[in-house]
Amino acid sequence: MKVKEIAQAAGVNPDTVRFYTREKLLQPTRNPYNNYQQYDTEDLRRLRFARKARQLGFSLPEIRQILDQADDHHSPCPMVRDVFQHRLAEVEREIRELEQLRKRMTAALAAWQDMPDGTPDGHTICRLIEHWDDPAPCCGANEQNEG
Amino acid sequence: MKVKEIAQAAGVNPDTVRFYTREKLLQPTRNPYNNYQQYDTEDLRRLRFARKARQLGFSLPEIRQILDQADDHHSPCPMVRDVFQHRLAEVEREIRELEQLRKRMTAALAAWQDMPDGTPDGHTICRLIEHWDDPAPCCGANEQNEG
DNA sequence: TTTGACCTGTGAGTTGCTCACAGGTTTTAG
DNA sequence: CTAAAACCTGTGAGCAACTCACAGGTCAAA
Repeated sequence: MKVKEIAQAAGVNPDTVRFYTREKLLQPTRNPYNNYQQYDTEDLRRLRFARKARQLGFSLPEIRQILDQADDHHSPCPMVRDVFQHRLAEVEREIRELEQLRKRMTAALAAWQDMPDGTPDGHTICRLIEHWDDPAPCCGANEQNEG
Repeated sequence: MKVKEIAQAAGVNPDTVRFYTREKLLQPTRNPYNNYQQYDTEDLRRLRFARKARQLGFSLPEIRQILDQADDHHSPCPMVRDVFQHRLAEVEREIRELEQLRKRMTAALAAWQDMPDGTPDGHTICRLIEHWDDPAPCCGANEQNEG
């Protein structure tokens, strides 16, 4: 398969295929006659795997690690499970934060509903946002330049 | 106020202050004696506003727009409300997607629970992920290189 | 044979910071 | 007074995961 073909087969942008190849997630051979990249069905599997894993929130380095382990005939199970659990926790945190956010936003929107558009003293919304109280970072972390 | 001072007052990294200054979100004056940036309380207000707006998901260009409108004594209300509503819809979409994701992940994790770690035939997790069915993109969009 | 679609690699743009660097200034300690 | 530390300045690069642009090579159909 050539770039465009494998890209279509996996439903991704050809540039993504090239990118993954650069990043060593895919290791196609070369057509010696024209120097084109040659992908096989194993590459297609890897590509599809990579895309699904991305949808699950795995990073490219993580995916490469999993793929490499599988190549070495090690079962990537424990590692994947680990990463997976981490990722699940993250997803749940994100959900909680977004829920908070949604609550605040709908509340604000409701407050604005009662106001005319071109309030004479202007700045009304700005004040609303200004006096938005902080989302109270759950662990005290992440405030200031903690990094 | 100097960079570090306003940064501390707003609880952000001094580099963020410099960055916002570069991006014209803040427009400090200069101390003619040493060429240092001089921020006043209005800048602090703007900085705090910007941070809160960021927490709400506004982009820097959006924030700059709001701030500039307020500077021109236009009420940014209608625009903000618009952006805000957009953002709220986005947040809600993100929540829905993450909820989906969470459901899938917990299901997968439960399935894995029943499996030993070093399954002899390896690749088990990979297969699990490989056969993960697509999250069925709600509008048919965003699949392939829809640019 | 010409056109047009594909291929190649590389470099840059995206977002919102954060860090690094090199050099100037101010403060503090001795 | 001087030396060192801590700050300031602007600019350029790095992060993640692509995406796009560019210049030149290759190939299939008309």
